[in-house]
Amino acid sequence: MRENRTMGNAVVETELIAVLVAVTDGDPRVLTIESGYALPSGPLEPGHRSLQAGLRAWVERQTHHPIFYVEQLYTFADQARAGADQQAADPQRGVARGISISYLALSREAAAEYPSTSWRSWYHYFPWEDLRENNGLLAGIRQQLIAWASHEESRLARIAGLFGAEGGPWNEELVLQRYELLWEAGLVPEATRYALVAATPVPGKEMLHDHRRILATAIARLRAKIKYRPVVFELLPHEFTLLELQQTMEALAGQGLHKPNFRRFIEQQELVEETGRATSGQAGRPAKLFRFRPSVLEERGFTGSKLPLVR
Amino acid sequence: MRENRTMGNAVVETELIAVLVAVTDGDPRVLTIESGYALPSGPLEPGHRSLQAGLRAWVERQTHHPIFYVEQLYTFADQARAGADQQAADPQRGVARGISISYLALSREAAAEYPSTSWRSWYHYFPWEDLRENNGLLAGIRQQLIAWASHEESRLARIAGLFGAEGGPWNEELVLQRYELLWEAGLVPEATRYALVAATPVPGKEMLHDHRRILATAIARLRAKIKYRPVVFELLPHEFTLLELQQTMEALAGQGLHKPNFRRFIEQQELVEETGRATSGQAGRPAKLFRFRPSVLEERGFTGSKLPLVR
DNA sequence: TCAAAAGTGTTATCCTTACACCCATGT
DNA sequence: ACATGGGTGTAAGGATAACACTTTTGA
Repeated sequence: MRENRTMGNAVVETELIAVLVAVTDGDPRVLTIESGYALPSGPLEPGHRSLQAGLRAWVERQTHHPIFYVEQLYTFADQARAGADQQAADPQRGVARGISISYLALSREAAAEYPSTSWRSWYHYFPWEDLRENNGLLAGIRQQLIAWASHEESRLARIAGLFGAEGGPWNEELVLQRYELLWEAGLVPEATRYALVAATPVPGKEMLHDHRRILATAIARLRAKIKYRPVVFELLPHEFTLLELQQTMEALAGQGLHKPNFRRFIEQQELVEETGRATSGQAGRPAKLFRFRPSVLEERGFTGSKLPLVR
Repeated sequence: MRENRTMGNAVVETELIAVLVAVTDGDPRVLTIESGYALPSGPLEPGHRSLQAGLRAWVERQTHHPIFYVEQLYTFADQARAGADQQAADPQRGVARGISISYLALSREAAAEYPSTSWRSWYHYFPWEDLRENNGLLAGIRQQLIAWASHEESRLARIAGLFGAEGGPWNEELVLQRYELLWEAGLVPEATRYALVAATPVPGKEMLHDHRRILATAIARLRAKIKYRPVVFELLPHEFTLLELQQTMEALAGQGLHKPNFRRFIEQQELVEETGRATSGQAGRPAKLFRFRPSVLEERGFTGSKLPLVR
């Protein structure tokens, strides 16, 4: 393997692409360029000591505030992006011409913005992922999908599994799978080059190339991660109320949470501690302020073992 | 961001690197080259339609049997590999000269091997990760680490959290963190270029460059994944007994599992079904043979919700 | 006084864990 | 007979989910 390294290697450009997330007013937002049409991306430049350092460097240059958390999402070959396995193989297209390495970064919304950049709610791109208030959106999408399925059993099973029944179970982590199903059904405009796009695509803002797909990957990753790692706190101010914490989680999950049980959930994890202070001035009873206990990062491995070990 | 794309882009080589895992006789093995010193890696070549297709292509060319499961692990810049954040910044080294994209692949051990390649137990590289039989290995490592810590509280806390106390809790997923701690403590030979290596490194076979680090990443990922996705079955024959399933899981987790509870664990997940047949000829009562229920792949999203939803 | 939000209690149910025990086969 | 592995029962303890309810503030 290593022996034939010199045989026709691909020498390609490398691009770093960021999904920078903040939650403001119960809205999960991503930093975009080109009026919300694209995710910010920058090339790997000379002087970057590592990939992550390169990403941090130009995100901070751009937003003028530090990002607290960065995590690699996925690496694509340019050509393979956006549903490569579905498209017909075209041997003439040859090797990939570029590599894109995508990242999830967490921060808080910056006050100052460059004219070309803006924060957008991620539910502008994936309105069906927000179940917090029920409009008839999902019912309509289900209808369109069922029409596309045209009684094929396997398609109907996937629709049921991903988009649930009327009041049935909903797995909020399957963001990418749902997007891909809509793509396959020709219900998103991006599918235009490879599939027949329906006359009336599903609501939701289109993005450049596969940027919406990358965003879906980021949402899915974050929705999964908040359950077993204390990453929400990267999105919150130093002090916060339990309701603010809950609303941030709800914003990410796209679902309402049960308040009393949510508080016990947080309490039981021992992730936060009271600061001794409380809010005042707003409607209702003042809320105690909490802070994240940073010590938990060293204390525990944060993994529910789940396997029935011996002794 | 996109505007300055043309300014000094890095044009680099791209290498695909594979951790190909099989479990044989209760031993988790990885495919290696150069007498176990390196992981197989190949360049991204013209004609590869996607990164994953490229990886599959040359792994199958090499091993002559199909790989059933592939998953991307992580992408590194060559320069940033093996503890980049610890090493002193050297601005003269400039841009990364190569990108390595690592993958985890699951298969079963092939009968025929090329002379240069061999399957090795991953516990040759990480003997401290196998808790199935207790030799005094861990106690010795703890001693060496504590000596290195020289009463620094933060170091002692990390040691306790990662390597546990004598009979204390052990999180089998923290493979990478444990390796990195040993690296930082100079107890692995690979650290030689950046840190003082102790006179007596810890047991465990060294590898080329950061290959052992990539292997640690793969083990950690697999240990985490078997708990919530049905990937073990990629490592088993079509039909298997529950003990074989258990022993495969134990091999991966590096820990013994409680038999009666393990069976209920499997049963409760409804992942397998009886084939109606049974083993015979070996010691003890014949065991029923089971097969994986492939339908579960579409049925469920496989994510324990964990969040206290409303309604 | 009322609305709004904070916060507590209680129960049924399920899952996890640990322990004990019986079953079927080969030697 | 007994060793070996297969397989079942059950009870304690903890986590979850759904319910109702009290408390404290601003308007």
